[in-house]
Amino acid sequence: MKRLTVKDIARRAGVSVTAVSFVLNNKPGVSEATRKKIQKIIDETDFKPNLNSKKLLLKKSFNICLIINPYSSPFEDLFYFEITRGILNKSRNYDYNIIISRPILSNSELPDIVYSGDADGIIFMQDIPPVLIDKAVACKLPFVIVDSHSRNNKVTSINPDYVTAAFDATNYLIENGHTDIAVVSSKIVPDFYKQTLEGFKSAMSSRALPVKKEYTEIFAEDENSAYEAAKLLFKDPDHIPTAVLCTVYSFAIGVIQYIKEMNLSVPGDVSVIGIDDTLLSRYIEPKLTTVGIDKAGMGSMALDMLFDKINGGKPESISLPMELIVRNSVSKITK
Amino acid sequence: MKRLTVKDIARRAGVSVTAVSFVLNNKPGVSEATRKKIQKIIDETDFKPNLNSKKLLLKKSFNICLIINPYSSPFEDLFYFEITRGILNKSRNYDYNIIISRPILSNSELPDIVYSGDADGIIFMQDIPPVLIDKAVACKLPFVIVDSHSRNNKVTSINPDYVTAAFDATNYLIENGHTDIAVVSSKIVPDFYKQTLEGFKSAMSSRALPVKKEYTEIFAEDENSAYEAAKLLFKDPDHIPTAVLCTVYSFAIGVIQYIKEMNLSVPGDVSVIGIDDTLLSRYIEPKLTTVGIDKAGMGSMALDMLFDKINGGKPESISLPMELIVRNSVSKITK
DNA sequence: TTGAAAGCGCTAACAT
DNA sequence: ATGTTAGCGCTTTCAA
Repeated sequence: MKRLTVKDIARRAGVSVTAVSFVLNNKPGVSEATRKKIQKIIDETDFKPNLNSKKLLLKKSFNICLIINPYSSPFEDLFYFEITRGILNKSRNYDYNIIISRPILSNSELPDIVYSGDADGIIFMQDIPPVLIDKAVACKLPFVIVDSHSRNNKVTSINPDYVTAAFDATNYLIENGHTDIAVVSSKIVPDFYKQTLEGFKSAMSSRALPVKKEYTEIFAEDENSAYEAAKLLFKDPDHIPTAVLCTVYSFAIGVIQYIKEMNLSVPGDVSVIGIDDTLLSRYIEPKLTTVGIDKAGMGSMALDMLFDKINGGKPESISLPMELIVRNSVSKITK
Repeated sequence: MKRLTVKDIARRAGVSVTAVSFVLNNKPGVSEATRKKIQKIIDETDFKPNLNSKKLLLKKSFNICLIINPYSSPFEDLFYFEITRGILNKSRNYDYNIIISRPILSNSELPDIVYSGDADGIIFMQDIPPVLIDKAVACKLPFVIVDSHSRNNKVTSINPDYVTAAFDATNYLIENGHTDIAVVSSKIVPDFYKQTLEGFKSAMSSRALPVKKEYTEIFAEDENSAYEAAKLLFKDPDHIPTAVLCTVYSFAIGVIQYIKEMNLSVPGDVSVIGIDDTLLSRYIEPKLTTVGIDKAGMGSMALDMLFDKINGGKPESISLPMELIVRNSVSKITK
């Protein structure tokens, strides 16, 4: 049995294809009687028009492409996982498919899908090299960058306020009596490093606390390297910080694990605070105190902003506040 | 600047569109000289043919649709999350997009995408109602069911061996001296309930151990309801099981949490073993001993089987073994 | 080896 | 209000 086409429906209803098309797309131009007649045939035959022909004619793919790098894959990092969940949920509001690209590795080429007319818009996860932004601009595809770190009014982006986040986290530590605070941070995205360090330093200096260089140059890329970094940080048992600020949630997990393996207690002996929050933060022991953001909301917002741009809206770069989530990994020092 | 078409390339190269098409698709029928000439233009202009026209002509969408229900959403349940990761990774081998459908709720209708010619194949996650299988068969779309529970040689499916999994889990408990074993299980998928219970019972009876009814009729749907179920199970402090078999990893998490809140220790006072393994199992405290399966491998396999079916292969229903993963939630009883 | 032309199924401009 | 038809950009058949 061949698939039905508008022609078949038109023939069966004894009308023209135009009429059928109008009915399918709820457009005026057909009498109520014909509309009913056509609708009846459509219902009876359970006819669904072929999307590809529509796509070809309208030069639209009804696809949105999620472009990720290995660090921002929703299937590797739970932070982006939750953003993607928000995007996917929101996509019900639009008749578009969300296509998750294979992670880009080259840093100089966008995936083929954007060139072959198979995407109407792009959502970039995390910062991407300027070269790629230029390419996206060049092929005239609307895009938005979610979890971007550099505000730039020429592109549409959503930027969590990591400066304030680091400030708030540090401040919370200080309020709890901590002054010896180490920072485990990431240099993968330079702007992110700059922002979190800025927040940390300004919180410290607002209380006239010194910033020790050996406590601000500890770097990690993921849970494992954070664990290794903790080894170095806690090398000398007579000289350990009372608190650690981890600029990524997974760093906190690695650091906590190492502290526990040293038979020290979190937060009894050392307090740990994170930036970013994922479902893991609630499952580890102790539950992680951190500064979080509504990730699903960010994803949802990204899609709205993208469609605004698709519909001719101006680029806008917005900053989103993060909020302190107090759980059990920080304790008060009284001395 | 308008997008280039094969016509443009043909004109620039001074050849026919046929020749261009042959070059694009690496087909014979053009002389080496013309091929070179055309390739040069293609490279210079960075030409990528429009996919939609190809799709329309070939009646292929180059899309694979992942059909999920609310319980099997990769963005809600980490078990399916890891399967999806495997599917996505494997999809690099094929030039197809993976489209995650909105979760189906109706149980009587497949998503529009399968009817509008926008998918060449379907991967169903978890069991689906027979009505939907019939619909999928009716629209002649190849499909595979991953994490299916009912083997059926007329459809292609991947079935983890939950009977043996439950048997092995129970057996491990028994080997560690446990005889008073409660089961927290799920009735959402009836076959799954039947299989896990069968495995449990046969392990018990193979050691001539009695199966208590009040220990096999404890049901949950997720972490929270498992937590609630644990409340009931541990109501009478003088009469608690020494071990709990949780047929879903998330049940184990809820049960462990409740036990800990009662100030009992896992596994000191009560041992807990799970079926299924996700990344959470390694982050909770104690780390969960469970029976796991290579989920990404299952996803990867599903895609291969789907393409086999797309290419005319016969349906095949395969069973996959699960393996005991010993971590820290079960202790030996010596009395 | 090369090129002309048909046609995939739809929408919309245009004619009636 | 209704029908006719061009055409989206490609692949492939057929003829030269």
